[in-house]
Amino acid sequence: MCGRFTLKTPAPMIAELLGLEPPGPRQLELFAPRYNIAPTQDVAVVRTATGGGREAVGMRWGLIPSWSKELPKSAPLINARSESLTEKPTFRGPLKRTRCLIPADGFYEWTTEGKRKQPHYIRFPDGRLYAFAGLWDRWRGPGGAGPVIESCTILTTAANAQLAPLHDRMPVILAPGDYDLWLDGAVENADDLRHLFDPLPAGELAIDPVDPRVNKVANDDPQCVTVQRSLF
DNA sequence: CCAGACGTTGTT
DNA sequence: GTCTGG
DNA sequence: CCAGACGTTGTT
DNA sequence: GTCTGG
Repeated sequence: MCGRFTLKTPAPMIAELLGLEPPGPRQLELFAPRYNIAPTQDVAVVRTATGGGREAVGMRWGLIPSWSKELPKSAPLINARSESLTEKPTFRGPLKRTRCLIPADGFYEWTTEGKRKQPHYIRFPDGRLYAFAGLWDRWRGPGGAGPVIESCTILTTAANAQLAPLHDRMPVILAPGDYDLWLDGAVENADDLRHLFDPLPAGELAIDPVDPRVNKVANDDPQCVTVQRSLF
């Protein structure tokens, strides 16, 4: 669930909606329009900066636990089940200390129709920006040597009635009023955060089939989100 | 105590 | 690092 | 998440 | 079928 998403909102608007400084050159690159963000790629992440305030940084999508000896060969941890975070050694630390916002304005889900993988694009009807609840971690190369890689994961929750036909999970979409709480490093008690994981109420999102060109990661352009019109 | 795992998704 | 299994 | 590769030996 | 790359 939630294995591809978009971030095509203009950079100045992203900065404004997420409470960041007006974007400099670095942020303009980080927030360059994206129509097909895929696992293992760099994604824009908003976190609490050292010394307070919010900052946006690029991170690999697919969390690598800080204690990993090698780069994991198994499927990347692109999602984390919000219900069980406190039971998982991999996520328990990050839930306490390294939470983040992952800005997005739409995501994709697939249905399999025979051999055909049909993508569906899911967003608010007005296409507005929002933020997934995310966790991140920092990994220091093999044996603590090598390069430092910061990586992140997107939380999931039970799908609401609207998304259930597509999948049984959906990403945790935070309300803007909850951004401060989610990023507050002083909050370490999971019980104070659990209510943020409630699924978005059904009916708020729009779901439409799009061209399967999005299936291919190399295709990263506005055609990915062009709604397929019925032929009838 | 030490050793070994540590994850999600979808598919079978 | 932290949890589970033995 | 989906797409695409998946291998060795010997010879040039 | 399974793994890697994006």
